Amino acid sequence: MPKRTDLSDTFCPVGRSAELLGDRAVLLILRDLFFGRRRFEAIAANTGLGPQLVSARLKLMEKQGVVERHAYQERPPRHEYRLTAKGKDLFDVLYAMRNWAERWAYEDGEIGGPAMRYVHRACGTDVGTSTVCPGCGEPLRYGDLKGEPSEALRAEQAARAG
Amino acid sequence: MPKRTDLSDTFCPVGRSAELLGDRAVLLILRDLFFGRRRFEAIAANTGLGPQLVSARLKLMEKQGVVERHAYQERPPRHEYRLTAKGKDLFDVLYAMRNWAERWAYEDGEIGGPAMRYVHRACGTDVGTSTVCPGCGEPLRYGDLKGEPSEALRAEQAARAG
DNA sequence: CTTGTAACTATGATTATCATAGTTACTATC
DNA sequence: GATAGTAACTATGATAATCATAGTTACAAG
Repeated sequence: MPKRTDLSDTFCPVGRSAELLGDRAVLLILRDLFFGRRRFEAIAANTGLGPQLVSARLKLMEKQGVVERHAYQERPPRHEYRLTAKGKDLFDVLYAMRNWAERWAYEDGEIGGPAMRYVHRACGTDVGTSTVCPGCGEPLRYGDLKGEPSEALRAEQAARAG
Repeated sequence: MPKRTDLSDTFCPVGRSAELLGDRAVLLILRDLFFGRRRFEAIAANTGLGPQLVSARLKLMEKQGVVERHAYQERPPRHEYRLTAKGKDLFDVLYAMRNWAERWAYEDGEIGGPAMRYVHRACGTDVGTSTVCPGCGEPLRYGDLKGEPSEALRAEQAARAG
């Protein structure tokens, strides 16, 4: 593409978010980070993105302050990527995307239930696709939920990791 | 780009959303639609996107069922684009993006307050960057909020429209 | 009959993306 | 100590998406 118009200086908050989030690769990498995948190769394998793209996006995300690169061993040098507080705060966006897809992006009976089930840790309620726990009424935040992938999703991820 | 891997058949809900939402142009067009901009030229002008991009994305969004093209007059033929129920249900995603940006994407004192203030219509409370009304505790949905752009944002939009 | 407007489509240059292969810096095994 | 293996990348070339600019269609108004 030609240099697309830079949105990082617009006063519109959606525009500023779109500068980072309006990118498939960034969203997929964020998803994996939220799922606890922290290593470069694991992210590349699960997302299906090429290593240069993963590399470029992780650098961008590091520059934006949503991830930080952390050496977890010295010899040989190995790194992992962790979400910062700014990164973890993107949970609402990813969770809203998940909720929308669960409601609209599957054919009836395609899986026979949600692709991913989430349970509120605090009270044990299945939260469905709510932003507020239907059991106890608490707003849902990062770390509050325990996810259980459907059989279909689990099989797909296993195939990619192989 | 070469044909990027299609995510519409993945079982991961974030992946399916990312197929549509992982695109700057789509996000900007959605933002404008949520703000009530329904005409092609108005969207193109405000987003700063070229007409071919706006055209291509609106066609895609129509195909995905998030907008519908509606003739508002016959002679001369004029159309507008409206969010469908599936499209309106993306409100949570856009609102989460806005909240994140308000918290993280501005320098201290860059505007001197939020770029966009939202008030809960039902109770009149300024919702800040919450997903649940801090006044009455209700979850916030599409149509529940009344937005007031900051002076900076209003000036920027006026400049683009001119 | 020229100007204006809405809603686009066409063209060409630029640049991001993907697939594939290669690199670096080690450890482990034979 | 030479070969194989692994993590985390970088390099290269083909392809395709994007932007800027200009042009088109269908009509109304002056």
